[in-house]
Amino acid sequence: MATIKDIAKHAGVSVTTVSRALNGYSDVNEKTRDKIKAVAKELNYSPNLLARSLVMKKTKTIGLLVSGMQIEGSKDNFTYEVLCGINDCAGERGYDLILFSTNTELQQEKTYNQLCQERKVDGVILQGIKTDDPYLREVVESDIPCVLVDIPIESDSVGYVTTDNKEGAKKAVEHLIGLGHRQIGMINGHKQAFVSQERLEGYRLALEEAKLDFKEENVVDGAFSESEAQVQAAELLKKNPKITAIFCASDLMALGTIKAAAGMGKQVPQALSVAGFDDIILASYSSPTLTTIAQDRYQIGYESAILLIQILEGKAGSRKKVLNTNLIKRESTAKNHEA
Amino acid sequence: MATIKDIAKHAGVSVTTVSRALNGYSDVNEKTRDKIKAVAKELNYSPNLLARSLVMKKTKTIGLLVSGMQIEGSKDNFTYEVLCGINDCAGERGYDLILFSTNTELQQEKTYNQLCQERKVDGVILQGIKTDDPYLREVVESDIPCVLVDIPIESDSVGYVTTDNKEGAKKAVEHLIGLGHRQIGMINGHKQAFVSQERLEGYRLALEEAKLDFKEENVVDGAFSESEAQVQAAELLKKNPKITAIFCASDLMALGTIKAAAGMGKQVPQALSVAGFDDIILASYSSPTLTTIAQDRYQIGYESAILLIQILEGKAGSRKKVLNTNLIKRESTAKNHEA
DNA sequence: CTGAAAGCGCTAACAA
DNA sequence: TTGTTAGCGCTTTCAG
Repeated sequence: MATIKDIAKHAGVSVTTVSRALNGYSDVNEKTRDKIKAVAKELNYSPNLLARSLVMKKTKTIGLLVSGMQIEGSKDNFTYEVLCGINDCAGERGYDLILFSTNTELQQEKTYNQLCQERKVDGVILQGIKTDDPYLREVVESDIPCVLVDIPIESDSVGYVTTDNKEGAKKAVEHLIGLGHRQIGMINGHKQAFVSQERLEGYRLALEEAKLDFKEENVVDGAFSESEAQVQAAELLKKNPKITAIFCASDLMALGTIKAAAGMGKQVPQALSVAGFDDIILASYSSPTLTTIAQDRYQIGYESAILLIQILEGKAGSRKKVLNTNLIKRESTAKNHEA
Repeated sequence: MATIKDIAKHAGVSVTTVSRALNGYSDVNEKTRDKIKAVAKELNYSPNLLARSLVMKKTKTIGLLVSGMQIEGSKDNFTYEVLCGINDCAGERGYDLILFSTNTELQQEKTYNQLCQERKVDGVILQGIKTDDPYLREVVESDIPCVLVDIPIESDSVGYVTTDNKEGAKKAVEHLIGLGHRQIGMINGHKQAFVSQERLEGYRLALEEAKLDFKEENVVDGAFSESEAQVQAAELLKKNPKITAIFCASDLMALGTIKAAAGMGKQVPQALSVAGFDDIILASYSSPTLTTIAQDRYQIGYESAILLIQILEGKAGSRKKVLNTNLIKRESTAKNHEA
């Protein structure tokens, strides 16, 4: 609890000098600096960042606005892994993270701007937010530096990081086509997710390039949920029994789809090939293991933090970063024997 | 960016009045209060929490010191789920969370006290820390309110939340004994974990009560790691082929143990029963699915936050909270056919 | 190279 | 019921 005032007194100098000495200014006599440092250590001094921030108008903190910070996230771990990436990067660069959770009612009452202004965060990383979330408008209108995960908005103070979802989806579907599948269904997430639009586009593109018909009715939404996907997949397979392969916009939904297939007596991959997206942990432990499009969630977080800090420090080139995907072939996809 | 000064000017009152009006003090004329509130809204005012904290000496923030905030944690999700619990509780009670990460080199240089004092957190929750971690001594010596996850330390300002690990382990081993197993091995975590000591004790107790011999050589450490457990389990099974069941101090290690068994041509559960601890997501997706002791990690987090806030607000009764476990029977354990 | 003084935005005695 | 004043711990002109 020692303050620079205490140090000043003990060292027989003024607070100004203490401040300068401790902050490494050059215009301080080395002897006085040593003396001051010694006293500081002796008094077990640590600077009061609140006071400093108040005058400097910089807090060296990044706000984290996570919309999906719920226990359900435990299954795909998206939130956690992104958080790890952000945390590592921020730590390396001397920023601390402050967590805002938007899901509690209390905080629903506060606007995005209020949240940020009150805590005086230097910038914000937003994750798990839907395209129709009211916060999103605020982000655009406000001039608080912000990086969005998986939502493509760019401005002077706003950037984003995402995966190449279109390309990833395309790869997955091309893989299925390569296996001889011609009737390929898709379980998508939901309309409010940008990534869903992209993955749908990739699906469509792959079909198109292979001269296969894109059929509206072969695509259904599974809300990124295992159980909902199970329901939707069952229905889809019933309506269109010719489908021999399904591309799911998430691994969790792929798992649900496999369950649906099992429920109808269809073996995966013998009777139905299923490809997922994400490469979550479960993908390599489930049976069958999941063929999927891997996206590096940790990297998404890490790059988000890099980008935000660049914006904060005025040295950001591009305000967008798109990461690559990887096709991981496992057991859930196989040659189409009906072909 | 409006301040109370601005409001004061616009409303034709003093800053004191503004402060009191906005903070709901009773000694303010309702008319002036309304006027002030109107002006505040008009100017889009939000209070500067830094300034407030500086004078109030309360920040309404909880520091989170997590030692295992790495991507590896993704497999068991312990960290994430605890975090969710803390986050929810803190949010409900108007506290924000600030994340300190101890794993980066930069921050290694700072002591626990420095970290906390600089950011002026009201209290701290510590998780994933080992019993021989230097931070732990600091916690005890410092008088910053703190709640530890899974480390039993109590003092005026320190409390802890944990699972009844002894009882949990005992239940698991009793289950194995009930299935007719007599030679039961254990893969423990490591010596620096309090939970490991407790789980060992539970294992020992169960054997004792069943009048079975506790043999030192039947217990090995698997470092809470799947691969290390695999190695250790293989060795254990080789050294003592009479073992028909193994209790693992974590599900991840149980998974490793099952792999080890498979590598030796032993089927689980036919030739070897394996029980885990935690009930992670994987436990219900792996094949075979895992019999395990469930502990509620979200609840651990939630209770930690409750306890800390109670301590902060001076209304904590007990400074410890021990949660119950649940035996979940699945496929990895079965009757001992050699009996 | 060093110090005095002002001020960041807020709260809190103390008077009026 | 309201205003005056001081001060939280720090940085930063501006003088010396």
